[in-house]
Amino acid sequence: MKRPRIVKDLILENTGALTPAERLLADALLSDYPVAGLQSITRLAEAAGVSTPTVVRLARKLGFEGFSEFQDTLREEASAQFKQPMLKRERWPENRGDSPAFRDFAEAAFNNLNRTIERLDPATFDDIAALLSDTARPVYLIGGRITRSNADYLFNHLQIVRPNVTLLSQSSNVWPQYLLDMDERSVLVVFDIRRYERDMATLAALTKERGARIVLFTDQWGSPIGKHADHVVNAMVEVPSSWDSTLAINLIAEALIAEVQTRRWDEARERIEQLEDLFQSTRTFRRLP
Amino acid sequence: MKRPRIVKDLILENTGALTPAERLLADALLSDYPVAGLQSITRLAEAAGVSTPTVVRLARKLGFEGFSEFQDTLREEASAQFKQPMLKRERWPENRGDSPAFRDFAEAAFNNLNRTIERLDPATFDDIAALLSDTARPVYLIGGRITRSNADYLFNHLQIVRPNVTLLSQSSNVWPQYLLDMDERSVLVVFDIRRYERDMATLAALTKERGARIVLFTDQWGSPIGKHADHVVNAMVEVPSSWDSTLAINLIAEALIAEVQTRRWDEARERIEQLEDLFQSTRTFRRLP
DNA sequence: GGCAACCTGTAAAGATCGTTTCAGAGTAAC
DNA sequence: GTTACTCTGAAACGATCTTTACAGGTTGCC
Repeated sequence: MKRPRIVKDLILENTGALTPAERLLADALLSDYPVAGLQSITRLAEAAGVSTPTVVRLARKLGFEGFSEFQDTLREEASAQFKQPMLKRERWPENRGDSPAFRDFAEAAFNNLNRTIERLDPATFDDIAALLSDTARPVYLIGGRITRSNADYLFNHLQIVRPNVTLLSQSSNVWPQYLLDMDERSVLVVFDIRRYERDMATLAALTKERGARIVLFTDQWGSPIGKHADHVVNAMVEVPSSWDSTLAINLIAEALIAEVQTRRWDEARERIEQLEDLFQSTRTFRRLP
Repeated sequence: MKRPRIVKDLILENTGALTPAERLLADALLSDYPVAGLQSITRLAEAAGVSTPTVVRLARKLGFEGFSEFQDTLREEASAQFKQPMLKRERWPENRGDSPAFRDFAEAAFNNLNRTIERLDPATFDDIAALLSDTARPVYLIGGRITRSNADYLFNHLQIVRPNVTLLSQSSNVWPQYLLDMDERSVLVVFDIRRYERDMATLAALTKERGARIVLFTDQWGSPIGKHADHVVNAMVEVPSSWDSTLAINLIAEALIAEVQTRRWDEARERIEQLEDLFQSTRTFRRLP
């Protein structure tokens, strides 16, 4: 397997052509590679026991413009090393006519999902699953202009798995009516990504005052609702588009649905069976494949 | 096994206490951790889109004397990481308390996305994008019981990018009214995954009779509507859950939105700007981060 | 609607850095 | 012993960086 040629190789290949002081420096670099090279030139020189011009000279000898360029290269290498995702996009098949735009979009989406999972605290996921599994707690959901579909998706599935789930209307003027019913047992699930919506922040504040728990799905920067929320899920949303991607939010939502269903399996199965019967009688649906 | 507390944890723990600009910065740091923090403060600030004092302030907020000390800590961490053998840096870090169920779910979801992209013919994607970009063609969208959120999502974005987009109501008894307006220029986008819905099949047949184009988003097995559809996207939907995952459908939908927007960029931008102004006048939204 | 508190960037100061210059030390050849 | 050459670091330089001070802008509260 081919490893990309990195600065380390450059140094090793040129050991023969190095002067004594340069070798001291090369040794210092390799013994704490690549981080040693990411300090200031002064500190690196001191650590290696040489002078700063020696450092510049070595950088030049390796083919760089100066120490700065040498360091930039090192930094890029380090960055690439750290960026190994846990779940990978498979290799793109050769000779596919995919537009580069599509590829970029897919890559970005995979990245977002990875980083979202990475950033998600397992305890947070557990806590949210526990809240949503507790049927003694009525659940209310609300989404914003863009995220209303996400709210709807979670609502749609939660409603099948458990009772007492309500999707709040889009129009804020009817929210007070829902607020009336919320108390410290209630759970409000809010979806709010950038272009954070004032109305929802107000709703969250009022909900909190009534003692309800708040679960927030937001972007990497975080909606101001975070101040009131008990549990926050930060999803990465940036893609090469004018719009944000809510794919990562959906992933977590779907995983939550699966988890909640598992936790209350017996009750859920009964509900689902009843639902099956109801659909059966309406003949609206075709048989399962 | 406990992982030593590192700066990353410090940032994550304090996200709640961060100001908007600081969050931008935190995101930049986390998105290329830890190497992003090893640049000069100027470059880091630029990359994050904030000013240098903001960087200093964040470093202080995290408990460091200043940026330099912050960076030194980061460098030590990076050095320690690199000194560990490669094998130790596992994909799914052992120390994460994720439930195995969550891990399985995530892996299945990634698999679905990979296989969906693999199976998607680039020409199909192109054709659909072309259809949706053509404003001479009115677009109608309809989703099923589960996929209605996906239809809504696509509708929501398409409506911003172009005129003449309609989301059909859930209740089939009003569909005939929409049918009246459909002709050979029209495009019907149908979302139908298993437990394929009879009513939608009927709707698709009737639509086809009127000469309209039909785009179908379905699962790996294929809805019977495929018979009438001009373009079919097969998304993999199986996950370890009683429910199907529509994540792959969403990925393609999002990519389509981006593509359509690119194709009619000039017109789309104008629409978006107008929309911005409209939102500006209602003070419902907060400033962009 | 007005006031206080907070947030954030501009600009300037002072520190550090990267680079260059230059002179001295070392070495090999004759 | 002299000469020519290479190697090396001290010192000085502008450039860049980190930090600080300050002021404009926004938000939240009464």
